[in-house]
Amino acid sequence: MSTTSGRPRRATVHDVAVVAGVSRGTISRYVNGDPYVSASARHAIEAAIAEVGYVPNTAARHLVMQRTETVAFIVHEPHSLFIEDPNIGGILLGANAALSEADHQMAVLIIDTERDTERVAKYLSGGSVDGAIIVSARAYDPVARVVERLRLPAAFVGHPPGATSAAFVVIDNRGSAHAITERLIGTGRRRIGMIAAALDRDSGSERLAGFADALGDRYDDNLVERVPLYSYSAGRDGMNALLDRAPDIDGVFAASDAVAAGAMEALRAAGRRVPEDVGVVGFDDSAWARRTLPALSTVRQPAEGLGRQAATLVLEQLRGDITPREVLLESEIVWRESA
Amino acid sequence: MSTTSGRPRRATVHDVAVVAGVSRGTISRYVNGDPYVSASARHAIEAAIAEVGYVPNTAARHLVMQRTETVAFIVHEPHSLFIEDPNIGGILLGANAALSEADHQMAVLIIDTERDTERVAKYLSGGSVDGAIIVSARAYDPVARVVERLRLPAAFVGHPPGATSAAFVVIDNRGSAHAITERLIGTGRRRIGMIAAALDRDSGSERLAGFADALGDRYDDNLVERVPLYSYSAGRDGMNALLDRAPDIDGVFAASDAVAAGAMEALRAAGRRVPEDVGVVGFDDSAWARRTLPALSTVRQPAEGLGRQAATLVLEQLRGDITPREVLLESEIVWRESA
DNA sequence: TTGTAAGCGTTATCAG
DNA sequence: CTGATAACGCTTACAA
Repeated sequence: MSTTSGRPRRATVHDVAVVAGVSRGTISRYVNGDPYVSASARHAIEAAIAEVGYVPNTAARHLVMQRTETVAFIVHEPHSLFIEDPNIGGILLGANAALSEADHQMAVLIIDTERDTERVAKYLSGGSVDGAIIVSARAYDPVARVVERLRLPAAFVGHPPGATSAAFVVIDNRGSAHAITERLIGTGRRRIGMIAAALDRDSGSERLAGFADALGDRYDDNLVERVPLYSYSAGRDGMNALLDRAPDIDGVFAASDAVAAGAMEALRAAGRRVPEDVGVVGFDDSAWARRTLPALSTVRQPAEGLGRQAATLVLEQLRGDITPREVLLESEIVWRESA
Repeated sequence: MSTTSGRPRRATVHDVAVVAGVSRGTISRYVNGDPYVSASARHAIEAAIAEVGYVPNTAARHLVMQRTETVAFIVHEPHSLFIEDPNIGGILLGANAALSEADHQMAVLIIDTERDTERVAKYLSGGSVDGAIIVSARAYDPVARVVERLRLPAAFVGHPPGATSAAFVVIDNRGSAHAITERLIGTGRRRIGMIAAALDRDSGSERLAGFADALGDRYDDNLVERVPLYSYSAGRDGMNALLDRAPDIDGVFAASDAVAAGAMEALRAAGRRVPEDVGVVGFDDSAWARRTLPALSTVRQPAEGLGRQAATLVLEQLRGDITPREVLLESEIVWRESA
């Protein structure tokens, strides 16, 4: 008499229990793989579950278990980067794969506005997730602080902000810088310089160290220009400074692809051809690398690996394992036409 | 005496009630913005909440309210597309923005393997979300079916598979095809053809219709080559066929960027210059569009708008509003060098 | 091996 | 305006 549409009521353990003719406790034990369930009960329950279409209610489960089997994936990136940087998609996919294999959910939280920050902080505090993967947190990121206050098992992709004891996964900046500089040397360049950026960050100083490692005795500090940011304009300015100081320069390692793009612009303005007169290499394999003409030889981040590792780190903490605080991932060189 | 570390126990309404000296019911009313809370109670509660650091437990809330204020964002795309297609990131961001404004969470569910399909179906059935946004579902997508069986308020980005009554948001394929063809005409081409693809899909037939609309009397069916797929090779073959039939062709509207890229390859092989001899335009503004040489003039999907609209559609259904079943979004033309 | 019953932390109804 | 108290659907001792 009373059916308008409306959503179908979900079957509960109780319904299954009635149909199967056993108690709710037994249903629960069956569902959770408890070995102490007789074969006969098992059969009855299986049939009943199929009949009523039972699926355990997540909220009830979370409430009583105090666990959600969900890990947050928090991205705090400017809008444009999220869309354009292929790395972020790869990290996401890698993390999803690892979590999925461990039967965990991934809750992607995008922080795009002030309002989002607050909402996410509340979400985390509300116990909706067991752990968190944090991509590119800002210094003094409020979200990172919430994670720390909650003692939420977490792993950062990239260096965590401040002096947390949090686990993190990073690429081997020094080793990769060393490797790409070596390849640049291999092209026969004799006067190789570097536009070093962001030396106040680990990534920046390590890339410079790797450059120096590769050059060894031939390292000439006069061929290193230090700029503040990983930016296009810093690259342009840096290259101009280098060109002033050492007009015979024939190879440049730029600390990032954006810097490299700026440097190439300066070289073009100065009438130097790339790669004929000057070889240029970058770092990151970001969208910049494909936009330059010629396309940039650069260091590709193992994006999926970073995501996978970060997820693994969180899962291990959840399991109570002792986990490394820091994981270094080797990255790959993509050789295109700029050197 | 007893403190090893371990996670701090979360404060509950009960704790707040004790500190504030009122009942749990009153706390709950305050937290949920019920107006029937005296000023004195309010003050006491505010202080108590701050003191004990209370944040409502999400699971308990969900359980009793039978709502989660969470909307799933389901992506079912091949791996590579997820990373490379800038549209998907935009849709995600747009949906997040709309949901965030309505104080809802977005749970991003990526389906990458068989296992994922199952996990996601379970997740949805478990009542973890109030609604779903589905991007690019497959025909007979099991997830789409679960959504339908659950009568979960949903919105598709793109045409929903099968004959569901689900709401969806699409771009105006016909109008956009009309517009870009018109611009191609505007460049002075006299013999304009089309490589029409996927005519068994709405998007395919509508793009052809838009092309015909723009040409009006000048439409010549002999200049239309029909190919099965939106693919590079179909584009190459289609162009070759067109070149055979009408060697004097000087303009081509390809049904997608991939098709356009294939067509350009065929033109190059035939010794025709683009855009000097033949103008080419595509559709989608996918990664292909920037890879061709010269870069492709094409139709850009309003990605963020699609995501925002889809989210809005779901939120409206949640609110019980009567919602449109279909939303058409106008898209934008990106004029580059290929025509 | 199974049933019973006590919570998990909220919200909501209903008297006061 | 406020306090009890009964759900919400599940897991988990504890008894049997």
